[in-house]
Amino acid sequence: MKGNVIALTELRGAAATKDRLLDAAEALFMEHGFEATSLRLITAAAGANLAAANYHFGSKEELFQAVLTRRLDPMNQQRVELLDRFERETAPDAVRCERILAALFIPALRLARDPQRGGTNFLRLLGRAYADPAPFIRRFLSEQYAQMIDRFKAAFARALPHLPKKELSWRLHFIMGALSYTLAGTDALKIISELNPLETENDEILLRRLAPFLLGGLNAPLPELNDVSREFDLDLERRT
Amino acid sequence: MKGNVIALTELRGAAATKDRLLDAAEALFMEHGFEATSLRLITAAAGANLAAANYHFGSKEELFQAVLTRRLDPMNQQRVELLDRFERETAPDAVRCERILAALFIPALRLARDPQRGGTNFLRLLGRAYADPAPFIRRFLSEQYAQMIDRFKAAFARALPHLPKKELSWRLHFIMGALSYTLAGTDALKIISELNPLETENDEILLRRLAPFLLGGLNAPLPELNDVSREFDLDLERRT
DNA sequence: ATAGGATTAAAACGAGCGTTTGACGTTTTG
DNA sequence: CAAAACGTCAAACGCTCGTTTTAATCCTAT
Repeated sequence: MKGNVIALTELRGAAATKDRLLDAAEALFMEHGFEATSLRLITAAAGANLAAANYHFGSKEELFQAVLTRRLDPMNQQRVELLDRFERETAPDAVRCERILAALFIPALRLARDPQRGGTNFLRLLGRAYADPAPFIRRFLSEQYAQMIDRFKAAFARALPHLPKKELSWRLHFIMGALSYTLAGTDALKIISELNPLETENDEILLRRLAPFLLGGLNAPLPELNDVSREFDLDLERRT
Repeated sequence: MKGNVIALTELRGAAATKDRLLDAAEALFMEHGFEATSLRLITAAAGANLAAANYHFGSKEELFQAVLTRRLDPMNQQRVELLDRFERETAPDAVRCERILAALFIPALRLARDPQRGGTNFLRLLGRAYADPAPFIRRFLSEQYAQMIDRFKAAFARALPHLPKKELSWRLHFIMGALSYTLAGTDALKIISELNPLETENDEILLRRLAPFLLGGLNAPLPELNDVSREFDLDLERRT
């Protein structure tokens, strides 16, 4: 009973402008970044009053975190759930790398496919947030991702038992780099190259291109760290 | 003769503060990003007057571009020169992927090794600039990288003749993503994981870890784009 | 019907921003 | 040695920012 009343009130009124603020903020933060996006721009785009942003969220930083949390929380939860199911299905064997990567990608794909829930915009925003220097963003992201990453790192460790822990950590780092960079879609190089016409390629095809690439990287032979790799030092010496 | 006079005057006077401004700007832009770094902060750190920045560089944007150009121009030129030499040495055969990657990495490594010339700081700044949404940054980077990337793309195309052009473009995109993300060192995930103690790992070892990973990705089998890859769709359907 | 909390609206706050100006030494030049 | 150019400096301009305040308005619950 009371639940219905609240639900109704939320549709027009309180939560309506709150959601409009989140939507507008999501789009604008993506386009201009955190610093360069003003609350005045956001509230105007949302058709709300300037004070509404601070009223509903307390501060600009909290608004930004709310924008991220709204999509990130469910997505990361889905990732872990998916990995859990894979592990249940293949137990007691280790889940193969392909499937671990799939558990990482599918929830992102699902989000990209759903324009109602932010769609591609949010993934771009997320990719951008990864590279933002603001301390509160860094802190927030690390908190949000901590448990998920640890779960996946453990899964990869079982799938690649020969790989040293340190090396695995780095390769996971590379994976997240390529993933966020790709999802962010900020590649300045893309603009000029003949890659341009494929702007229309959707994120699904994109992730399917990325998956084999990362898989190849994961299974790559170990680097020779003590012994100098020939390709490198040779040329550092006999430089012109 | 005249060259000496200029060199002397540059040490104390005009170019002295100009260089101090560039150094201070480089460090501060890296730490806080473009938007969040004020000219007042930069000029104060450089021990110069506020107006000096606009006097020497015209605007904040031009100062930023000057910071990038100072290191980026020579680095990219070295990359192309190195690739040229490799091609001369192995002609008429195609240069192997390992060496093409080396031509890409070595100049970055050289820069990271030279603390006098910006060292790691600049690479971090560069990685951060890659993800910056500001249009003038994007335009600037694409102009700076255009020819270099095209040269390397052609080299990779010769080394990997079986790879479709489109696929190669994307894999190059992934490579630049992992590279810039790694050099930027902004990984929020690193903060909490047990990866932490290796903060001390220098960029050289880091790039040597990255190289085999990317090589594995480059040589990965082609993705199945028409035919749905089993791992993916299976789970999109039977979602809970 | 109405009291009271929730939400909006409009205005103002102080601070910080990039940029410009004009005066003042200093150096270079003819 | 005068003149022109260069570099530095303090001050100010106009603007936008995030946030706060004050009052008016709407909605729900008694």
